[in-house]
Amino acid sequence: MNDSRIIDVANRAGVSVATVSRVLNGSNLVSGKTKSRVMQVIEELNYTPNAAAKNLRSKRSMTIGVVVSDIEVSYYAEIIKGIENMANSLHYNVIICDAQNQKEKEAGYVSLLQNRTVDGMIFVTPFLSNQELVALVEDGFNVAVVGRLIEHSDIPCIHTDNVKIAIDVVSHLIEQGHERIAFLSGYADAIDSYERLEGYMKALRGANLPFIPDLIENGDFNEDGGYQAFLRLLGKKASFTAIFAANDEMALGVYLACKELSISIPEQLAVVGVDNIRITKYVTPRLSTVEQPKYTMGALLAEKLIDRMNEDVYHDQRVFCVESKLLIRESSSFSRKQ
Amino acid sequence: MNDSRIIDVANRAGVSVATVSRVLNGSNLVSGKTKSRVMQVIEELNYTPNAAAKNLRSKRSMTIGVVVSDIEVSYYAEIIKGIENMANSLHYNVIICDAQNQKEKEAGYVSLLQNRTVDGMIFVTPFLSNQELVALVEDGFNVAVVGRLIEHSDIPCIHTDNVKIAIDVVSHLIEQGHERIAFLSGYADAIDSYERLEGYMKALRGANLPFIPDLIENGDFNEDGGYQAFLRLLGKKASFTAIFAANDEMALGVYLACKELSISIPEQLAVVGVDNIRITKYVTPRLSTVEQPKYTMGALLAEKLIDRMNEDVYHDQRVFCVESKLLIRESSSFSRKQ
DNA sequence: TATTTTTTTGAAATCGATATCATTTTGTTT
DNA sequence: AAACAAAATGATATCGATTTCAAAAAAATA
Repeated sequence: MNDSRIIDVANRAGVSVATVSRVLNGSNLVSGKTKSRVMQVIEELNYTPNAAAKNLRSKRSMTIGVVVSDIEVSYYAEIIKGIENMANSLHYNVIICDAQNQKEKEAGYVSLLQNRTVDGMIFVTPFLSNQELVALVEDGFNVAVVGRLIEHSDIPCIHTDNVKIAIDVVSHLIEQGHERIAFLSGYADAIDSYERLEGYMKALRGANLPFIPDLIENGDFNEDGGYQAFLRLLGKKASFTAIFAANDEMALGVYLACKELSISIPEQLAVVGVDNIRITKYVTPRLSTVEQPKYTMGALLAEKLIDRMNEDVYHDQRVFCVESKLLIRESSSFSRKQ
Repeated sequence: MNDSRIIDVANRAGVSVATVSRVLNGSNLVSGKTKSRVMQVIEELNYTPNAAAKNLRSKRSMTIGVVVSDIEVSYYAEIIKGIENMANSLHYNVIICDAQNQKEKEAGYVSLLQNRTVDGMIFVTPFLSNQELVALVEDGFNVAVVGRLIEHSDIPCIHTDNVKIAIDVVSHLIEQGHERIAFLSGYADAIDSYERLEGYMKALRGANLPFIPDLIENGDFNEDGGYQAFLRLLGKKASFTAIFAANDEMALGVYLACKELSISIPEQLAVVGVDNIRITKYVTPRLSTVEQPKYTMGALLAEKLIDRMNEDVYHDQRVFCVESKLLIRESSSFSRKQ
């Protein structure tokens, strides 16, 4: 264990703790001679400063906490890597908290982070409501959010242009000759859901196609939810030849149902998802989807958050919107035009 | 921000900080009356103790650090969930450090954890050598390791019976009528690799089949490494009808190469992997693999580590070996017997 | 009621760092 | 060499909790 303290270093080097502290923190008001002697002693004793003491006194931990709803989802894992690498390069450490899809667990982590005196928090989760986030800010915490836009607040947010995503997907399907396109949405109240719905409707309107409410069904962003929602959609008997799933997981649920019902993709049904999770390249047929710059989103947001933490005044941009890219693969490349 | 301190609570409640501390820590030498008054004030001020101060004084953080080589690998994610839930239920928090497959990054996290005064560390990574782990222990840290066995040490370890895994897989292939079975190993020096090689050889011997050194090739546990190693294997011209990959990622590499070379699985080549990662169920044909009780491994190890941290003397079991289960799916269910 | 025991409480030291302010040392200028 | 400025160092308060030890209050006993 590291049982040497700053005072041990000071004694051994024949200086005061203040001087050692200066050396430790790279102050320039210490002579080169003293500095090298202290550093040598630090080396000899294999001394490392006690973080608790340091945090207590300096009131900062050079750590940011990341709360993620489920690390097992590779989509999130990628974002976290972006956050982590950017934070590290700015000399910050990252603590990852996995809420495991449980709201209570998430709440527990939030209070853990509050107590742990992390200098900032990034939320990559749909559970915490906007109000709760704003409350955290009002409580004095540095908060940032990826994946959604918090209106009427000062919270740095990074999100994708969901309307454009939906327009891209639906336009592509229309181009392939589809006229009745179902939309498998996520949670009805998730911003992703209704923004994509908006894009979906826009694209239909743009192509002079009717909007059929029966072709909309809500899921929960998970595979099983997609499966169930798809079955409900089929139950409605409003026929459709293509389906736009709000994310890849739900699209996988559609795949599963199609397999069981012997519906062939893409001949009988074209499917497009969103997120470009790894599995999409391994399923047959490969799933058309939308690539989001996940890593970049994480990195950019981390940078902005840390910037803000270190400036007293900032007039910087708060909301960031990144571009996504439609990846056309086999699941949607059967043209119905002749 | 939580700016109220213990002394604020004390003043407002008209007691000393010692008393508040007692209430906070559930000491039973405080009267019921005082206790409820203090608790009410805590509530009113929305007070939470400062973790840095607490850690500094009590020299424990009720936190364990988990170093994982790559959170994006769902295999690890599952283990972490096990660790986390067990730790939480024992009132410990978990800090996840993602080494992103970089040894230096891992080293950085190790020193971070050392300073952060986590009470214990769990390593889910192949990078840190046994020596380095032992050094950590000698330095006074509570360390535990998942996925390998550290000999001549007191480190709690949890691992699977790799020999049995290999025997199960190879015996299954032999039963299907295969006589020339290639083994796509991982890093040559990884314990998983040579234990599985041992099982592979044992199974062959048991069936009176010859051991052909040319049928062994090493990869790196990743998809691309599996792809490359498989190509090298093909280059050797020692023919084989089945392949046992040291993990699923490498088996996916084999799938990729087979697709490019129009080798059909399982008719021309049977493939079996290990780990049962999610993708195995989505590829065509579904990949036969070996399920490891990942969640249980994480949970059990966390429990043992925390037990040890809290006991001065322990004569408890140190090494845990969990059972794995072969999952036969389509990639290996084409029988060559007639 | 006086005395002893038990229960509650508080004062103050402590954990190990940082940061302020005073002081000493060194270097410059006249 | 004297006077002053600048650079380097140290003594000490401080962060906010826990913990020890002593003191006070309450309860039990004589």
